[in-house]
Amino acid sequence: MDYRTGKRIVAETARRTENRYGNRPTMKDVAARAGVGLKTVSRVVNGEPGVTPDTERRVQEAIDALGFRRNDSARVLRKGRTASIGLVLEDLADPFYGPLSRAVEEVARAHGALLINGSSAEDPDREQELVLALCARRVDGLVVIPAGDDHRYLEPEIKAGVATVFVDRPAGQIDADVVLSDSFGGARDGVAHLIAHGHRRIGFIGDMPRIHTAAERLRGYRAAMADAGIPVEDTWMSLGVTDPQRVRKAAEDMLAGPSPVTAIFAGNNRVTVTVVRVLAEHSRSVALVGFDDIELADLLQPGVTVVAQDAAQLGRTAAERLFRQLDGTLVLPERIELPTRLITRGSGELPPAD
Amino acid sequence: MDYRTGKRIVAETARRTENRYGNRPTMKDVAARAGVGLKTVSRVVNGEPGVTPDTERRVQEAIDALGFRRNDSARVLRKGRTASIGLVLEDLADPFYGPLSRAVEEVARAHGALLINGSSAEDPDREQELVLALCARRVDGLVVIPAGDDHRYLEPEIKAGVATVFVDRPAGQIDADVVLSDSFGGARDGVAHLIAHGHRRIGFIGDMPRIHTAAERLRGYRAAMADAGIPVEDTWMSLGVTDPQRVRKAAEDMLAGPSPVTAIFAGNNRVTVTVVRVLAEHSRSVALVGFDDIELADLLQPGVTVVAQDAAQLGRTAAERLFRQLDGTLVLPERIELPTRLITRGSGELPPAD
DNA sequence: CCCGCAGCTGACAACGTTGTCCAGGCTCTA
DNA sequence: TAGAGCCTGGACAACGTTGTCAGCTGCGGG
Repeated sequence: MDYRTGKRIVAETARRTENRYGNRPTMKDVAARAGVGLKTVSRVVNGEPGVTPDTERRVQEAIDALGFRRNDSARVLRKGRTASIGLVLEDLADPFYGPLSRAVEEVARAHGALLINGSSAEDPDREQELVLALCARRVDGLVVIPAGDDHRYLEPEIKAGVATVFVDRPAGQIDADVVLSDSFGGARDGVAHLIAHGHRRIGFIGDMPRIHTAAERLRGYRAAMADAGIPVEDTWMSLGVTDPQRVRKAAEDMLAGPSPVTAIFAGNNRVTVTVVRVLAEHSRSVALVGFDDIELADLLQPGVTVVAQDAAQLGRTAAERLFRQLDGTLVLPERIELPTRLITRGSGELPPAD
Repeated sequence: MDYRTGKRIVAETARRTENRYGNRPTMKDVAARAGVGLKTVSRVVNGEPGVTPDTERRVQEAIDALGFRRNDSARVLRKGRTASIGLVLEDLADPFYGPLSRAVEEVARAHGALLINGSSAEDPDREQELVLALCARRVDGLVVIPAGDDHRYLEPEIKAGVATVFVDRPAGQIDADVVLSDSFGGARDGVAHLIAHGHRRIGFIGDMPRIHTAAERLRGYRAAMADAGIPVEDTWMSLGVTDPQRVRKAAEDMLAGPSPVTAIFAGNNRVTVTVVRVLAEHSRSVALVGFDDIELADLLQPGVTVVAQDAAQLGRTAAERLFRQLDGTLVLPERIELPTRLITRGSGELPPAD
């Protein structure tokens, strides 16, 4: 069975149809074996009161003998809540999302919920497909790191009671809870830091501006430059490049042109890593500040100065808000912005080498 | 509702009981609105044949108007398969597991299944709790990175038809599919590499030997030393330390004693990172080979030589085996061992500095 | 003109669980 | 000892969906 089409997958049909759940025992089976009623088994399984120790023992023996395990699918159907939440992010393999995901999981666990997650791979259609699949599973809530910029498709779901919190980027076209890092302020401070160290020709390499964080960081870059009265040249900016090869090319171009940059601001962790590589091969010393912290940044020569955001805190905050929505403690959607932190390690403090 | 106790969480009861699923429309509602039978709606929703275009249009309109979305919980109950698989690992935030998890997800997606995951935090009880919760949800299959060493609790589940594959470490006490990296061979080669570069006093820092990979790597270390006819001194080995502070202490002790080591073999990515930090502060040059690749290892001075394992490949292999179990293509449990790869970058080629 | 057939459609049971409600037996008190 | 009240246990419906099957319509052919 495919969660998208609803069609069965051919190969599995043959083996499985005659063997539903591998013929798992049900409460009925347990009841028959223990010689009690169905509901009595239910009571024992759920630790409800009103069962004599003797009866309970008989039921428990039957449960153990048959290897019975309650079917939570049926339970969910009956009770209405699934005790699970969905997390849709861009890519679990990205070191930024690991801690975020784990933080969400911990909060979910504290509330007795399981976590279902999916990677959108930065594809809006895939995001929607995943989100709707999770809604069809009737997750109690959703934590979404948006790939797309139009989330009206979620309106009926939210209206129907699916708690929803967006993280890292705001929702598009709908009013919903959102937890962000202060990308604008962080980038502005990072670039201002470079300016304070004497740089005027500063390059910016970031992701596609349709991604909110990328746009905000670009805005921060422009704001810092404007504040310092430095006109920005087009050749200093590279937008929408994200794969290593193109980042490399972009960086090399900035360092080569007629007015080469003396410093680079890297818009996210992946860009930073590639730029570090390029600079390591470069003869002239070039300053660097990156958005997002990266592991081992302190051990490089020079250490990499970064604008750090706390991924775990983002996840934790979002998940806590989600459960407060579910509690009914929360009513109005809100936008929460977490501060970033500039960590100086050397690369951002290099003077311009003209 | 708590997936462990089955008890409702008090705070949510009040708000939710009168508002099941937020009163989502059901097929019955759609049928009423479209003026057709229940089953006809089901047919339209599932794209089954035998519906006039006109009827289909009416139903579709009703669906859109009501914002209906099929309840997959009910569907699952009826059909028997959930189109979801569970992944239990140690810690999603660990950079080793991100790519692994993502790889499992991609394979699941290709088979139309969703991924539910949980972190055991290296706690056997928590692993069992998670696994059984997933079984109660009737996941079709499980990919487990074991924390415990006794998995007999899974026997009834496997017998009942839950496909199961263990990754990174073998299952305990039961016969099941397992996909591993060649920890023994990798560690032996890594240590032999150090020996080949003239080292004789080589330290080993690894995790608790009750963790299979840690034990295997230790065995590899001992084998390489034995092959070279080098007797190992107890002070050269540090087992069961994993938090940075204690790794630091262990490394410093090895470098300080009466017969200080001239090289260190680090048993996993986290140990490697800490050892790199210690060595960076150390006056004498000390060689290092680490198990697991780490990002930016090539940019450090010197680059860090590692025994790399392919986390994504581990996940992919395991997931593919899982679905082959589900297809019925697979019958007998097997143990698959993936090779490791020595990547020389400098730190492992340093000569001994006595 | 009637029969058969095909194509649509819907009534109904079933999936495994939980909530409601009632029956029967027990204890305790007046 | 009768009546009230409590404790235990079970019958039954319901959750929302899908599979089965039977009924209905309209059409073509005998």
